Amino acid sequence: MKYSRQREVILEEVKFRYDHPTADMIYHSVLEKIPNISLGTVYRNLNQLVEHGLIRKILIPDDSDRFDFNLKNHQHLYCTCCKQVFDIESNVLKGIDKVIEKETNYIILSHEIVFTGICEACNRKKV
Amino acid sequence: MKYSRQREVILEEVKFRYDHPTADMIYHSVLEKIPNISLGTVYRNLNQLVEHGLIRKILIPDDSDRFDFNLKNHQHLYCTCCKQVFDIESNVLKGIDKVIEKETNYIILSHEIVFTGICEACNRKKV
DNA sequence: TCTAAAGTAGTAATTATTACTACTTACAAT
DNA sequence: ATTGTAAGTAGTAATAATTACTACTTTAGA
Repeated sequence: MKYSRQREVILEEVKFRYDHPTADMIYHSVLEKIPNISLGTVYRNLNQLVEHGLIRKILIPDDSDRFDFNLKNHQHLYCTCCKQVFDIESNVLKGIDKVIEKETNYIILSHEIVFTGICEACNRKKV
Repeated sequence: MKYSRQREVILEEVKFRYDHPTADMIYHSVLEKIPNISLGTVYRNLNQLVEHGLIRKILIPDDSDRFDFNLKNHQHLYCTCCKQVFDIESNVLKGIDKVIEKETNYIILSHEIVFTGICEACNRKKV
């Protein structure tokens, strides 16, 4: 990848956010630093960064994709109440790709897991 | 849910297919039985069937959603080569929602997991 | 410097999905 | 059986998310 300021700013933006932003959220943040950046540029670079393994894409049921800089083994919870994505720290799924590979005849490259439920804050509010 | 022939045919279609079809694939199949069915009707009914727990929706990275009649505990593999979705029979993830619930402060309602990799057939072809 | 490939802004197009509207059907109570 | 009404439908329009296109610009190596 050749250097570009746009990509650098996009990566920094994903890096310093912990709210698992959507492409559009990143676009609006980056607009403050590069006022004429194009939405297409944001999408292209986010996908490029995912392809190069610098960030992760998270699929959300019935909602747009999110991006995450944290590459460490962890999972996500999508709260159906506040629509936020939270990190889940668990070792339960460690090495699951290898396990599945041994159990099946498929080559496993990666996996995507998203739990759907209610976060702590929303849970307290409702009670 | 009130009876409708459209919904019945849509459900039957998902039931007797094992290829995890997209909404559009179901639409085209159902068109043969109900030539004037509307794509919107297919989408509405598929989502309704998901909400009522009669079928499952599967999220695929960078591809459209699929539908599955098999409600039994199983996972999916998305082959990046032939773009097909395969079933994975494994007990590794059995009861994972409860485990995560105990480890965190979240209420887990469900989870979505899709493995990405190469299926048996594609793997053999490439070698 | 010069050059070629990679990258960009701006816009148009595409894809998947949902919303809207007037008409139709299912079904429960008369 | 008839009827009221809520749910469902076709057809169309609209929306949202994402990708493609084009002419211009930047990066980085020769």
